[in-house]
Amino acid sequence: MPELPEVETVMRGLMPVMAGQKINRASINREGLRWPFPERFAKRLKGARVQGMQRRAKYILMALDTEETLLVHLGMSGKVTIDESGAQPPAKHDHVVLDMENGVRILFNDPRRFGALDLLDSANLDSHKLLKSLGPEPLGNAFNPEYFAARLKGRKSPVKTTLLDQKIVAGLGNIYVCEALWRAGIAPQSSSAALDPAHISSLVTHIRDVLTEAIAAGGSSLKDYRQANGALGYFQHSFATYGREGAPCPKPDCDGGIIRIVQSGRSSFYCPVCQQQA
DNA sequence: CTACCATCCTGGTTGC
DNA sequence: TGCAACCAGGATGGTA
Repeated sequence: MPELPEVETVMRGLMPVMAGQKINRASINREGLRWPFPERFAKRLKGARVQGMQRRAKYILMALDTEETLLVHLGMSGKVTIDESGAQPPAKHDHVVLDMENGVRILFNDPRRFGALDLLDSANLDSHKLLKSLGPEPLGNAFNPEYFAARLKGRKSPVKTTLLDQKIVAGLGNIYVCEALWRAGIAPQSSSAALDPAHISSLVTHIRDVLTEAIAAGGSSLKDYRQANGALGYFQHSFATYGREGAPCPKPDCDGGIIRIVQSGRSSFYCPVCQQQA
């Protein structure tokens, strides 16, 4: 579920209730998720104060006053719940529970367990295995047409696949790649190397725009995704292609319909009429 | 370096 | 209504 806009939204929800607060108690209800939790996980969290937090790609990084940083990755099915009452009993798949000094309880839930929690050395965040190979942030200045063109050059795989590669640009997932390609009018199976400069700068612009709009909407709620405060995101109502197989293309004056194809085992939704093959 | 594929899991939906 | 098959927002790690 969570791509960059959803992770950003969850982080923004956690910030006001966690920043500046000490972790009074950490309950670890299983050994790990995607990977085992770090050694003495609960002990290292207990008593630590959350100094601040930032998002990198699809990761939330919470800086603690112990020179360690708590990394949170929601994977496919991860959710975070803020319980203001502080007494909500952990439910099924609530694997980690943090009780903050302000009385708020934070519950990390992840049925499929593709998510991850880890503790990193705050002085060497970039050397962590999950962070060291990440490409630039799509909303930052380092992701620009020049950089993107250089990374597309000589790449034989389809542009859809390239955009999902976190080493090229970090934070996009299946949904927002489909949406950005539709906005840019580029077919997902276009060869990466075949994109011309106009395609490339259009794609950069539309990637930025769709992510920015989705963040403003609180992310997209598919299945039961919610913001950390329990509110539903509403960007899913703005999807042009994702999950809309058989529906008319929403582009004005386009008489095409959205179709679904499979690329590298993932669904791609697009309009074969207005999205040109480069 | 690039490309391809299996894999980690649960749960919701679809189809017989 | 039961049950099996299939599908899902991610990303690693192995192999070629």
